[in-house]
Amino acid sequence: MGRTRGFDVDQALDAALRVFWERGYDATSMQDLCAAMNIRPGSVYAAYGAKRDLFAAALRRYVGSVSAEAIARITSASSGMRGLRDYFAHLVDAMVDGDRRWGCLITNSLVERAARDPELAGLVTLHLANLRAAFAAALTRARADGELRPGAGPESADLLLAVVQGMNVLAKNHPGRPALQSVADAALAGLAPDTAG
Amino acid sequence: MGRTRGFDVDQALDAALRVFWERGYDATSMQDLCAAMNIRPGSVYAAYGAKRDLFAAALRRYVGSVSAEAIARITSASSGMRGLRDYFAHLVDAMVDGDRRWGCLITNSLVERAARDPELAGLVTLHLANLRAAFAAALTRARADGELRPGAGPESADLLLAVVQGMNVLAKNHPGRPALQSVADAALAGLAPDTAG
DNA sequence: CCCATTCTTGAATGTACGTACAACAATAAT
DNA sequence: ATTATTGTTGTACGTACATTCAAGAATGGG
Repeated sequence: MGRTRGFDVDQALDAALRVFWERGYDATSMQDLCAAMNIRPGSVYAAYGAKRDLFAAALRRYVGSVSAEAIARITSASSGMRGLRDYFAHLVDAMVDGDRRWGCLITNSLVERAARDPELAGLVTLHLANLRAAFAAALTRARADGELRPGAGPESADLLLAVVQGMNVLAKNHPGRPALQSVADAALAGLAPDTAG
Repeated sequence: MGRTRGFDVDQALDAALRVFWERGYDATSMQDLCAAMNIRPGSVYAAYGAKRDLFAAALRRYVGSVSAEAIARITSASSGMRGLRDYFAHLVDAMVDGDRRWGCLITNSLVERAARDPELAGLVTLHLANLRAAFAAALTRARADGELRPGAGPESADLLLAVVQGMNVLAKNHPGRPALQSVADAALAGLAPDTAG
């Protein structure tokens, strides 16, 4: 019994996620959040707790949806190299046109807050490990299929992880598609065997 | 005439730079800055202007010293590839032991503030262009000396730029030397020709 | 139709912050 | 020595913020 909730918890969380993603944690006020979620402070505190908890929830949701979907692209491809190409292609598109114009919420959180919030740091570390593992698996498949140059292998997952984080940073400066494409192309070209000529 | 300044402006700016570097802009209060600089608010405003101006001055100083010194390592080496190796080696060291445990002030600023502060964005863009140019020059030298694989060249500067930004992000998570070394090694290995065997 | 329960709202509260300022101190040219 | 000028200090001010809360509004079981 009791009054039923007048808003959808996940939908409102998505709205909050959006604002945090675009503006960062500190620059987002409770007013901004209330406006975006279309509810009043009391409802926010009742449903999610304090601002920091709302942020943690948003980050968890990001990891579980936006980020998981991106990782799935790597895994579900028909070959190791194709998975990596798909992943980076969509990354570049999203950075030029779509959601990732403001970078990646995980990257932003790591730089802005994770150093002083162990729980967030844990979430970020977990996600990075997942992404790294997906890269490593794709590289292992690629190696088995002879798609890699001799020097490349699962160890290159660390490099790809860094490249993605770097692209997330550069995206915030809106460098345009060519620069981002150039990064992705060079990263993948460094894994493939030398082409003749 | 008039009273002479009781503190060294550059020295105090260095102290402020340190705090901004470690904690970021928003998380650093005027109190923190005064404590680190060992002067009172009035002196800060008289010498540097408002908090944002102090931050801009600190960022300029960072670009002119810390960052310029790092870039010089690339240029002053005896060969293109050696310059790149030196640069990355020092980067890894500083991320494990030294100044860069908290990442790079430029990277941090880009993620945390540059999107909403055109002046800072300009500074960041300028620095990124400088670093990119240094990479490109080193790669050109390396190509002339036959140190590169066929697919690599000055265009790979974009990749190296992203890798460095990515390392700056990952450093904030304190991943330990092996992970960082692995990134640097793989980035450079992707440029060199396939080794026999 | 009640009433215990849960949700919503809008305003209130306390606090921490960036900035301004008035009083005092030091300087050096006269 | 005087004085105009500049630097320093501690405090005070206004504001913006996260959070709390009392009052009102829905809900559904009895």
